Amino acid sequence: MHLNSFKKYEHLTSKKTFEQLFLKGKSIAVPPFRILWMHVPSAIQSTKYTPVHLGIAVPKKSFSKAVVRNKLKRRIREAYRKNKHEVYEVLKKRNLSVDVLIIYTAKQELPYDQIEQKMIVSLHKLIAVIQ
RNA sequence: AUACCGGGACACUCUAUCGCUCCGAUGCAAAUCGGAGAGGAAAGUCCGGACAACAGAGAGCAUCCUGUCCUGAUUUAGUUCAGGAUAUUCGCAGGCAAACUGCGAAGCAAGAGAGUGCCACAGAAACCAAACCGCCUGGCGAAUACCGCACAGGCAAGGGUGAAAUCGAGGGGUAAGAGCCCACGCUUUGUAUAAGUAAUUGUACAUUGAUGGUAAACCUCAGGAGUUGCAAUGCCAAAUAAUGGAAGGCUGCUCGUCUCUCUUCAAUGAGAAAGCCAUUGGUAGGCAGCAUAGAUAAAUGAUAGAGGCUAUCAGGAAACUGGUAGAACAGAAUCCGGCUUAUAGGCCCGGUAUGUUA
RNA sequence: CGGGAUGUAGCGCAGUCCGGUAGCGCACUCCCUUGGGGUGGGAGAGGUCGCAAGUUCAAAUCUUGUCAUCCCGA
Repeated sequence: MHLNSFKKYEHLTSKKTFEQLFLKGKSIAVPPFRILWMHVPSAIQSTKYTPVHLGIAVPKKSFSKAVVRNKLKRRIREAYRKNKHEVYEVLKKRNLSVDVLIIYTAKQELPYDQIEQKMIVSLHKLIAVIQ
C-alpha cells in the first residue's frame, strides 16, 4: 500500500455514519477546521482493514459558489494525503480505527500552504486525543 | 491613431514527480499495465422535445400560452431561432401648418364596425351629446350700431382646460359661422387594374371625414397545450409474526388523477381526491433507468521547471536584458435544442467621440 | 434535481387584486410641559417602492427580463 494515496475505500460514504458523527462524535477545534471523530469497532484480521475513514465538508453558507467549495475540498484532501502516515502508524500499533469528519469553518478562502500547516497541527492534536 | 460602446470566434502551452474516477487485460489478493476523463456558458431554470408513470381510444368545458408575410435551419417537433420584406413608431430637417413630405433609426402580442368596464385632476363637455368666456340676429328697458337683460333663437371660428376636444391650412360664402362649397394635401371603405410567392404597395373611379384611447382590462377571432416529473419508474436486499410503503377509524365519495362517450377488467371487486379523529415503529442501501466524462458526501488535483502574454520597476540611444506581480467568468449529475445572464486578455467586424495628415 | 414565496423610510409592516394622493407603528430632529430627565402634547424631516426594458396620457401597482434573500420536497 502506498503511503501517500487516498483511495475511495478510505472515504466516508454512508449517510448514516455522517449522522452518527454529528450526534455522538467528539470535536476538536483548530481554526480554520473543526474535527469530529469517533471510535469504530476494529477489524484488523480482515483484508479490508483501514485505520481511518475521512469525510470533508465545506458549508454552502460560507461559500455559495461550487467552484470555491470544490477547490477547498481538493486542497484539504491533498494536505491530508501527504500527512496521514503518522496517524496510520499510531492506529495500527494499537489496533484501532476511527471515523473522522473535517469541517472547514473559516469564511475566507485560504491558500494551500496555510491549509497544510494547519492540517499538520490538527492531526498531531488528534493523535494526542486518541492516545 | 487613441478612447469608449456593441457583436463574434478563442478561452495560455509543454515536460517531470506524487495522486483521483471509470473501463479493459493480467493476478488468489495487494497491485501492475493500457485507454478515457469538465464548458461556452456545464449557471439561471425562462421555453420546447426525447424518455417514464397515470388501463386503452376519442370528444369537450375550464385554465394557460401564442398572434404580419416569405424563405431557411434542427434529433425534422414547435406558435422556437436566423435572414429578408412590409404595416407602424420614434428622431432630425423642410414647411404657416397638418392625419404633410424627405432622410435616418427601431421594427411587431391579431381585433377598439360584437358587447361590457375604465379614462384621476383640470375643463362647459371625456364619447354622446354638449356650450364657460365668446360671436351674431331678434325682443325688451327712455334705447333706429355703442350700455344692460334669470328674454327667444342661430353658431362652433377664436380663448381657456387637458395626454386626448370630430382633418390641416388657403380662398369663397354668411347676420355670425361651419367640408357648407372649391383647389391642394391627407384619410375611411369598396371596385377595377399594375407590381410582388405573400403580407402589402402604386394608379384610376366612386365613397367617407374616422368607428377618441385602453385588449401587457374583461373579451372576440385563429391556432396550440391531458397531468406529473429521473427525488419519474422497475427490480433486489434489509426490516417484520406477517402485509404495506406509511398503516387505522369515521364522514363523504368515485369508477381516469376535471367532465362525457366507448372498450377491457371487476361486484365477496378496484380506486384513492377532500375533511375530521387518533397512532407514530422499522428500513431509507444497491442495481437498472445512465450515456465512447460520469459519480452518489459526489473524480478531473498539488508541486516544480521551461516557453509565450499583460502590468510595473531597473539598465540601455534603440533592439532588448533582468527582477517582481498577474491571468477572467466559472465545475457536469437523465439527455438534447433554443433563450437569458456572467466573462481577464489579445484578435476580427461595426458604431460614436477626439486629434493628425491628405 | 424539482417546486414556491418575498424585496416599499433606520427597523417591522399596509397599499399591488380593480393603474392617477406613498401611508401606519417604533426610532430620529425641533418646540412646549418639568428645577432636570422620563412620560405626555404639538410640529417636522426622512422614499425616484431591489434593478432594467416595455405597455399606457400616467406604473409601487400591468407585462417581460434580471439580481438578491428565504422556505419546501427523498
